[in-house]
Amino acid sequence: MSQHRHPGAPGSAGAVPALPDLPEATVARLPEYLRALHNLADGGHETVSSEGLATAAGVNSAKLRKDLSHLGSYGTRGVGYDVALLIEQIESVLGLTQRRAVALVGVGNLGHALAGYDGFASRGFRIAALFDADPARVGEEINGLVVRHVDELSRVAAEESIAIGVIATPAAAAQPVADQLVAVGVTSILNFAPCVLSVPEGVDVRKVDLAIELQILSFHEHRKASLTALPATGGSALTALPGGLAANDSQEAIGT
Amino acid sequence: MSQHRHPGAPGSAGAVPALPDLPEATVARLPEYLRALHNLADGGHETVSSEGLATAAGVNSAKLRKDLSHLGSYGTRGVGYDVALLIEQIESVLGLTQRRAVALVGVGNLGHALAGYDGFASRGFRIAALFDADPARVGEEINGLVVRHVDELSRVAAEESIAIGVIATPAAAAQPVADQLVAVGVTSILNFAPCVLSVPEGVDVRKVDLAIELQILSFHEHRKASLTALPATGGSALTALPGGLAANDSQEAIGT
DNA sequence: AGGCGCTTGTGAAGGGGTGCACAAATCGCG
DNA sequence: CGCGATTTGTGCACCCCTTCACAAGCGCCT
Ligand SMILES: NC(=O)c1ccc[n+]([C@@H]2O[C@H](COP(=O)([O-])OP(=O)(O)OC[C@H]3O[C@@H](n4cnc5c(N)ncnc54)[C@H](O)[C@@H]3O)[C@@H](O)[C@H]2O)c1
Ligand SMILES: NC(=O)c1ccc[n+]([C@@H]2O[C@H](COP(=O)([O-])OP(=O)(O)OC[C@H]3O[C@@H](n4cnc5c(N)ncnc54)[C@H](O)[C@@H]3O)[C@@H](O)[C@H]2O)c1
Repeated sequence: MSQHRHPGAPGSAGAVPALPDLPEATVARLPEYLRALHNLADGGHETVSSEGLATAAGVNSAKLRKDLSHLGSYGTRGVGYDVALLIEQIESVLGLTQRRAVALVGVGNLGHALAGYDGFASRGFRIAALFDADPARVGEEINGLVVRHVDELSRVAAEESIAIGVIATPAAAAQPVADQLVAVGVTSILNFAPCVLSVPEGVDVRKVDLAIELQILSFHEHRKASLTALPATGGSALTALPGGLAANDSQEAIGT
Repeated sequence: MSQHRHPGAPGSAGAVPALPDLPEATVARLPEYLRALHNLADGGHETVSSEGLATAAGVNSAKLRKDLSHLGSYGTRGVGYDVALLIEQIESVLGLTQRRAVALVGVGNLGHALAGYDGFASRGFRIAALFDADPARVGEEINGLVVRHVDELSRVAAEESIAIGVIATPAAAAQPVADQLVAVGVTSILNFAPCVLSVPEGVDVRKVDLAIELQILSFHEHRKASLTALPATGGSALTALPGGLAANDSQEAIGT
């Protein structure tokens, strides 16, 4: 299906690293599967069916099977997937076999919470350094890490081989900080500031904007209110659906 | 996302605001446009071209025009869009003309940061109440709001007409909290806990999971590293045997 | 050994989103 | 008053994703 790769040389050749080249949508779901799998493993399950895992991850089972098939997963027909093996596979694909070092820039209100978040550590990452521009903040110790001045970013980034930068500064400072991160070789950035970052090609940016999430919810809230206020013209008023409490579809994450 | 609703009204008839029934992808971008527009307005701009606004919002200009056309927006050919008018339109569509009340449940590490976040207030929302289950936390005052016990949720929700619930509790508590929110009539939930919530139809859930964002970045980081490490088909015939050294992490070889 | 039930993996259909390219509309200016 | 420059709005083709439905594969039981 997904053979877009131009083969460099026809004939035999082969032997290309053959990275799976997964669809973005699949990549975005793999972490969710991984979390569900860890839960299952903790619960003592050794295998799980696509149906079971799909439910735990909040997705459609066909979608899950297709996602897993993309990474050449090893399931057993009639049985399901080996939980431990699948965890290993997904972690490998996501590049979580190595514990990547994360630098957090902006240790303010939000930055403090992030610095103390154990979800970082428990899911494959290591907060390697904290930075802030405020001299009053520099030197402060959080969770065993000392806040350093951003001017030290270059030196520390090299020492710690920072792989991912997290920006938790005010919006006005986000672009300069991003530039500094890029300058020291960071090619992945998670941005909490409500602004668009401009980065060179090859650098990935993901954004988390709380206000946007709320505004999207607001839209649906608004729409729901309008619909109930003005009942749907046609016949079917509130069509009582069977199974009133069915779990809804997957809850969307953020991102593109 | 939840299911579609009945299509728009058949005959015209009603002089209703004509609910646009926007594509989800468009809805997700409108807040970004809104933010960019506010920046432009603060900068003194009165009009803006689709190209200019698209750049500010980090999207393609054709996409932006199509998005705006969906909400029947009023642009002027040869000129552009009236910034103030467009702000008004988008805010109206998103239901931001009223300041929605938000309840935050779980005032821990992250909850504290959220409670103090002014991006809430400045973008159309009002934190109306804080809740926690820990008696030690109840009574604490944050930003002029007193933390209450979750048992009071029912009463307070009615008083403040809570529209949106934000969950910032540990994952184990998220589902019960969601159930409580739904029970008191909340139909929009923003979930920061890393778990899937099951809610009745008609309730919208959006999820923010920091670890997932990092893991997605990790994937791309991993892929980029593999690509640069093994440049595309060097030309010389060193890699002869397929799968010669597949012992390492890369589990390629997805069979067709 | 063979049949049976269960589950995976996937072909194919359908829907939605994206971006190009262009006609239509508007303004400013000669 | 008309013309050209500019910019919107959108038809269309393409691509990705989702979902259904089912054949193939696997283990188990008889
Ligand atoms: N607080 C939240 O819950 C929340 C939620 C979502 C998004 N955000 C966004 O996250 C960002 C941070 O929010 P906050 O509430 O922590 O703000 P804050 O003001 O409390 O913290 C910002 C920190 O960044 C530091 N800083 C400023 N310029 C810097 C620079 N050039 N280099 C390094 N550090 C610099 C400041 O010294 C400060 O410590 C903002 O953009 C905000 O909009 C916050
Ligand atoms: N801290 C972060 O930066 C961060 C980032 C992303 C996601 N998260 C997630 O957000 C959630 C909260 O993280 P945290 O670091 O603030 O944890 P925390 O332990 O500091 O805070 C959790 C709070 O929830 C309260 N709580 C527990 N059960 C409750 C219940 N049933 N009803 C009401 N309140 C209850 C606790 O008393 C506590 O105050 C977690 O699920 C975490 O995984 C945190």
